[in-house]
Amino acid sequence: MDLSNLPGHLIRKLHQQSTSVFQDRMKAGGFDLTSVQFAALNTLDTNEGMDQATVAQRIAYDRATIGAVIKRLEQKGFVMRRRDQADRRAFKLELTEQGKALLKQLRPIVLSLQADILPTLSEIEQATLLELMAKALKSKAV
Amino acid sequence: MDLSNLPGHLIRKLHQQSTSVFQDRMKAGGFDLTSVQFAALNTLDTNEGMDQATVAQRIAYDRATIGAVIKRLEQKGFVMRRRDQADRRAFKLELTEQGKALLKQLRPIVLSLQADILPTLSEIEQATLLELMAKALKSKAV
DNA sequence: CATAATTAATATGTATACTTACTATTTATT
DNA sequence: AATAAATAGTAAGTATACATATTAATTATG
Repeated sequence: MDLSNLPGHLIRKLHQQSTSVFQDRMKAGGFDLTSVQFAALNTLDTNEGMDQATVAQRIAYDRATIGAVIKRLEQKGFVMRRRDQADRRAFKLELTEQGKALLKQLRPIVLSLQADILPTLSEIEQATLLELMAKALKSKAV
Repeated sequence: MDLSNLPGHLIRKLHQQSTSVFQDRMKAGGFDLTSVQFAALNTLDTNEGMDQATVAQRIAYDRATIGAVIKRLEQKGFVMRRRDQADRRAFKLELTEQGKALLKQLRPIVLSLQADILPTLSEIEQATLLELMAKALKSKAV
């Protein structure tokens, strides 16, 4: 049984290629940030005061993972956590000035590296792939 | 900046969906095995006496990760490790009878769950997606 | 043949990724 | 208002996933 042509295997390898390109480009730019950390930062930028659970839901992760990610972003000085006075279970998250400045630098890099994730595909092929992936992610009708 | 339509994000979510389907199906069948563990087992079945580094290379993982995976498969009683007498740094890996029996049970399940990874795509769309993913994985020409 | 370079596996450390359980708090229900 | 249900975050545990370094053994090279 050859797994190499099955969806599961191809998807995993593509994911591997994707994160590898991301890490390489970050490193090349002198930044030390994972794709998850970037996604969290980016979500917070347009949504000041969002809590961790909402960030997790927005970028499709579980609460525990995002809790750890936010913790590291706080340690790096990119995010601030304040207890929500209206709901004292939650934190209101904010980017620090440093976090905002970082994001401004990262965005063009992240946009430009997307093409390198699929370097062997033509523009049309890339568009088709993205379209099919988006469709594949839609939940199956009951 | 909306990440949700970028390749990196779509690929990650698809990977998430893929592993989730795999885990659900395994659990439903009463099995306790990850997709990585299955991939390792499957590689060993057709290649008795392979060593860890070769398994890692075949399924595109690093040696450290596969070392841990094999260790767990050994603890579960599915794999045996024997020192290679010709190269005493390496282990020769073999499936146990239990491992072979397990694989025989798992294969039809793994084959059938592949379709559920992409449930909203037509046959043609699935084929196109697989083709494009395979092409995207080919290394870029220098 | 001695030494350098390479290689298999492990060790260590970091970062996801998810499950289950727990605490604290809030909201819904009686 | 008392209680039940739900929710935010953390803790603990398991399993990838990979980089770097180390050890032991093998192969290549001068």
